[in-house]
Amino acid sequence: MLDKKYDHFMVEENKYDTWKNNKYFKCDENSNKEPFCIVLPPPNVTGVLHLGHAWDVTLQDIIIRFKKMQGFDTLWVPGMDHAAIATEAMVVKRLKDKGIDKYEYGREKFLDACWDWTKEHGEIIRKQWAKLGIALDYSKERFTLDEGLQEAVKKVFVDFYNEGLIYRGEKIINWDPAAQTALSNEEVVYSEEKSAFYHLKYKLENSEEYLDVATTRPETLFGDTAVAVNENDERYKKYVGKNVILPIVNKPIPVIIDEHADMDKGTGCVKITPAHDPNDFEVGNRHNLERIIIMNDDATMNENVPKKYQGMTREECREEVLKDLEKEGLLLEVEPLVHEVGHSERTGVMVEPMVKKQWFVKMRPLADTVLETQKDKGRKVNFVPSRYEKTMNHWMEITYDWCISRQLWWGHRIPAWYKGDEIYVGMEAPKEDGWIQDEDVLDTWFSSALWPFATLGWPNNTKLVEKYYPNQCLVTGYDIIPFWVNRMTFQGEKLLGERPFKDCLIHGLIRDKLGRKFSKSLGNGINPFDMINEYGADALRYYLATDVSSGTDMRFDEEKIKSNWNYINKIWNASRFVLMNVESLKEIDLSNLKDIDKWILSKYNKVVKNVVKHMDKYDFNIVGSELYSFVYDDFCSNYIEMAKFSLDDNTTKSVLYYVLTGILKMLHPFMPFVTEEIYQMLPVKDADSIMISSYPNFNKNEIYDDEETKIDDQIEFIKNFRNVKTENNISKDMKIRFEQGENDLINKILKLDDLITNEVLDIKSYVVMSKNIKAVIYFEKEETEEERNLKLKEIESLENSIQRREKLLSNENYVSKAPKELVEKERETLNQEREKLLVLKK
RNA sequence: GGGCGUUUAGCUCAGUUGGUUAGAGCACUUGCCUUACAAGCAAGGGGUCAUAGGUUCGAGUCCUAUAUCGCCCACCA
Repeated sequence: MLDKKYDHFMVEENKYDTWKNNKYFKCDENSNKEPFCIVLPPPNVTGVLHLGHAWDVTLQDIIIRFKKMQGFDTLWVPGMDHAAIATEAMVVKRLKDKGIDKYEYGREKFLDACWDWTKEHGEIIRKQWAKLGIALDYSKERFTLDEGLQEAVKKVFVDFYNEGLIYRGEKIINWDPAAQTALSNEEVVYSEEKSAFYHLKYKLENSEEYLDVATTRPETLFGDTAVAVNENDERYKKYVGKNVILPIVNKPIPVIIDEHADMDKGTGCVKITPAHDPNDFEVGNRHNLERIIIMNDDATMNENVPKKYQGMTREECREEVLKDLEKEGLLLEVEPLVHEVGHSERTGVMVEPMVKKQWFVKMRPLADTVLETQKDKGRKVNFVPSRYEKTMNHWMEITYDWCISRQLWWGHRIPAWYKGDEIYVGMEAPKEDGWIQDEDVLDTWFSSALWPFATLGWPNNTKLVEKYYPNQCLVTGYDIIPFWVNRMTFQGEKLLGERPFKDCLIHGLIRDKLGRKFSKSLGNGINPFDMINEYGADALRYYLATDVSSGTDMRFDEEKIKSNWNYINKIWNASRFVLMNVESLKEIDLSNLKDIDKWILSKYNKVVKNVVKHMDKYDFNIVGSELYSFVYDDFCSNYIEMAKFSLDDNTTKSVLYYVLTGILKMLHPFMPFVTEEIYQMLPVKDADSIMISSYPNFNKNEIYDDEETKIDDQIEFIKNFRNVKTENNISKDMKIRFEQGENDLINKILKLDDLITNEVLDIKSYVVMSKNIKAVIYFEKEETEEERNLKLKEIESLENSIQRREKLLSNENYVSKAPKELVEKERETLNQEREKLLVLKK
């Protein structure tokens, strides 16, 4: 017997271990069952899981559990990401707190510290997965830096290198002066900053004339090697080919023509700093300009600037340069300006564009393949919702070469060795002496891009790859599309000739109650495990899965989790009622169905049909509300209440059991713990665990439209009766006379048996009716003004409604074009309303 | 500058391919300790679906503008 109250602590205790120990999470790789594979987006080992993770994994768990119950061979591959730059930053800090410097510590010891960190946090994350109840196949767990991934990464690097898809080159890259590493474009976030447009006076050589050069970064003037103007700019035509004098350093630099100079922007002349600006870098290439790097790796000024400025930070240098320019009368104007400035996603410091020798992936051919396959319905990644397809396609259209080398230690070390000017790229170090391996590691996303197949054993063991690739589905947030989804897609296409996953389910971000992002600085973080303690994982999961439609952001609302707890408590108690009554049930007997049994079975089967349909479309919020109203309204409020009058009937018991079991199964993917708890109490079960039981199927033989309509009508009558009674303050001292449709069930539910009369009484009366049932309530009490007005109001609205309907039905266009059923329904309603009006007026 | 999305009840959100009187939870009002559940039950109030046009017999839903808030992308000096 279940307790009176749902206790999530008790319910969720030990279940996860039982499932795991019984190997329910494991895939069935040798079976002939149709495969259904999802790879978990590996969380960073930097920390603990947050609400966003909880959301992400809940969605996946729902899919996996649903598919498993439907008979698929499900595989959900867990794993974690070494998160090169993020983890390295954490470990550096941890060592620093102990007074240890990374470089003094040395590469090997540092990596050991990283592995320690990984083990520690990996353990925390696994415990959190267990709390959430997610059905991961731990026998397949991987790490983005484990041996297998290292093999895969090396192979891809070497093959791409040999094919010319990976190259080493001196290009301008985004430099993070805090982490002191190169970044990819995706790792740069732009934010608005108040700054200024400084107009500088670049005097022409041997002349009193000057050019007004506007810049936002005066401190980079030391790296200027030209001033560019547009070919069509009449203002400056005469200066082209002459020199201007670079302020402060007093060095002549040429005035050149370049398309980059926009006549309408600024003053039309732009200073060219090829080593510190991506555009200027291109200009420099076109005109063979010298690249003068003026900063050290920490973004302090280096030896290429006048002594006075050496060692200053970028910011200090700017101040100083401006002061000096002003002194010399070379600062013409300071125009306030708000513009977007790039910052490192990880460290938050301003990114410095710098010319550096780095490794790159040539993107064009890889991206083009994706654009090609995305045109083919049968071969493309199907995004849900579909609008996110554009996010990927657009990225593929505009992407340029991916800088993959990072000046870090924690990560996949680049398999390239140098000896003087020679480069060797290979799986193993060259045998001869004198080769030195590249110090750098790869962008962490380089390895995670291989996740959907490298986790399955690619490139060595291909048995699992054959069965589970492409994956059926991938679930992630829209913010990860550029970093990860896109890269998995081009790598999958390139390396295996096929999309990595058929569907890509996208969810949004979780925000706080006020719509703000969760952040440490705001201190508005919510720990999902606090929520689990408070309300249970089932309530949290149900909330996360059903609160918003896919692809949209969610505002966190604890009240909703609380109300989901109440919902679960309702399910708990409904189950309690059923279990109290079906204990003795040995055989399910659905042969002597009464009307109400047919009614609930019919409703139930329609729900099953809808639920399956929407589960397949990942429309979990629709499934949620479908089940919610079925459980609450149809099953609890109506069927159970009606069943109470025939509880000794074996058929009633059977139906109670049958429908409850189906409800539990459909709810199981959403709330695995409580449904398992109740399932285990059932007198008859089709499996040892609800997890491996079979999902309900739609049965068209259990659709009883006539009985359904009939009982629906009775329910409507009951509702109307209660309404009239409360609205009119009718006490128990009343009589009721049925004019049509008197019904035993109605009498019992409304407790009418002693009140029914056949007489027409000469006291105050009120009419209650539904489609096929009509009754008059008689009661003694003076009619108040208020009640009379109420009645008049009702008559009025009824008349309006009749008028509206009459108009509608006299519209020939409507009658001829609208579906016949609809028109028929309108006619029926109209008749009913007319009849009701008649009685009311009496 | 380009693209995408939001706008529906006091709050948070649903609303499939257009179908007539727009839903849920919470909050609110009223009445109930009815033996599955008072963290409950029953009944109810509350929305001219951002605005203006248009298509249609019929628009929250489709089209065109506008406004709003937000997101993404873009090398803009």
